[in-house]
Amino acid sequence: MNKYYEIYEDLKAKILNNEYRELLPSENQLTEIYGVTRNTIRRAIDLLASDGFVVSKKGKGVFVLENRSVEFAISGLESFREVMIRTGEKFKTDVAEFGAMIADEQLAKQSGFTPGTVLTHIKRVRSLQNERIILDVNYFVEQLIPGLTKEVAEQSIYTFIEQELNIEIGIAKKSIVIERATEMDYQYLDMLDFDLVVVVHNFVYLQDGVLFEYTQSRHRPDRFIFTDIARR
Amino acid sequence: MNKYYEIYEDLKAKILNNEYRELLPSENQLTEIYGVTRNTIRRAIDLLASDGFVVSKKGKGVFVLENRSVEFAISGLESFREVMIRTGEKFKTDVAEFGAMIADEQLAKQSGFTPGTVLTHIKRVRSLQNERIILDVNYFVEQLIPGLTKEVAEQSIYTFIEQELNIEIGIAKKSIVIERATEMDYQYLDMLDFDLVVVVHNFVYLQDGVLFEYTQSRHRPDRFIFTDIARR
DNA sequence: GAGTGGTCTAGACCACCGG
DNA sequence: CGGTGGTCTAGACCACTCG
Repeated sequence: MNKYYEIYEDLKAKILNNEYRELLPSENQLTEIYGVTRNTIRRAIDLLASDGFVVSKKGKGVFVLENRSVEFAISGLESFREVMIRTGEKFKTDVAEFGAMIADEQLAKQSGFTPGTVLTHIKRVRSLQNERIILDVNYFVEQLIPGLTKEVAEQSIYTFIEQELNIEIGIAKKSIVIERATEMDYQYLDMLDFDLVVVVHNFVYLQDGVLFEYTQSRHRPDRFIFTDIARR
Repeated sequence: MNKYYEIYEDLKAKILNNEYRELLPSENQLTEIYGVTRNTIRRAIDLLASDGFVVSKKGKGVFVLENRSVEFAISGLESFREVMIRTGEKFKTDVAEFGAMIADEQLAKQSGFTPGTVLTHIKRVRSLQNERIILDVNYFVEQLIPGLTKEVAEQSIYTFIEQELNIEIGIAKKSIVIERATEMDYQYLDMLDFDLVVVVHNFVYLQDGVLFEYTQSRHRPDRFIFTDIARR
């Protein structure tokens, strides 16, 4: 593994272990401790900072943040759905719909796909403790992600894409908005008395910059959480 | 200004101007174009990547993303409130409450402040086109942010902190959840027929790692949007 | 003035990609 | 194989902080 990543993990462990409290050792001291150059140390510290563990201040040092609450410590930016999928927390997935379709004008406008693109369209219901709380509506470009099956959709599509197809994901753009619940939401989710859903729009790009997935994650409002850490 | 930042802005302009489409020039070519080292070029490209403009692929090059929608292109991570404040878009701010208070057990638990901390407590209503759509509930540590007044709160508290007090902000942790509207929400916001609010919890730290602000931004659901770009 | 983090240079080796 | 981006080194100068 990379040196800077190993150092990052080591520093993170020491911080969580309260070995480093107020201040980290200076970058120069750390170069001696780990036997690497300052650049490598700085990359490790950058990772810590983007995780919200530390903040650097010119002329003073690298400060360890107080009150590192657990939820935030876990990761930089995740929706409830992603946390659940990552931790595999008693999550039940039902594939409600699976098939091919062609992007029409409206979907093209919403997703950014070119009209006429052949898509694999999937609807999946995520349940937690027998409550259906998230509806994932996926659109994958068939040409870019071939071989998708209902069986794959029941497991992890991303494992399939990355492990089986050996395709690497570039970046994902998200937007979060609140929408009135639709017929579809009432049909697939246990909405209780809610009439709104939290919709996370996901636009996912391959490493060569091509949009290959557009997904709506539709959450029941009470089971939604999204966390983030922003650096100045 | 920094070299890497200037190069970042230049490259961004060229991308938006369609001078670079599929691929950027290679990093080695860019070093010659700008007369800097590869490290500096790479820092500029890193910024472009975290803005969601490009994705790098080993052995191939730096790809420009297709479908760069406007909202995303503006910035990495912003809530509606922040966009409005940044653009100054016909935003009216009313200070509904202003005063000192002491953190009790419950607030301490929620915010992370030590119980007994003296706080400046502010409630502000943000209106757009005569609709009251956001309620900001602020708690600032009085000792760290002294001299706050109602007049400051009517303008920009952050301008005051950064310009007048010359204090630098470190990082901010946010979480977004949906809550039932409270009496307070109905009192201060034009809720129409909504009974839920989007609550953005903000924990803001100084550069020395000390928590100095806890704020709830309570949004009417239909006027909330949050965007983000995540790199793999 | 000594120590800190922020920027930048010049150069090296590597893994990956394509012809 | 040559070209690409990813990592890392060794060293320099700067702005900032604090005694």
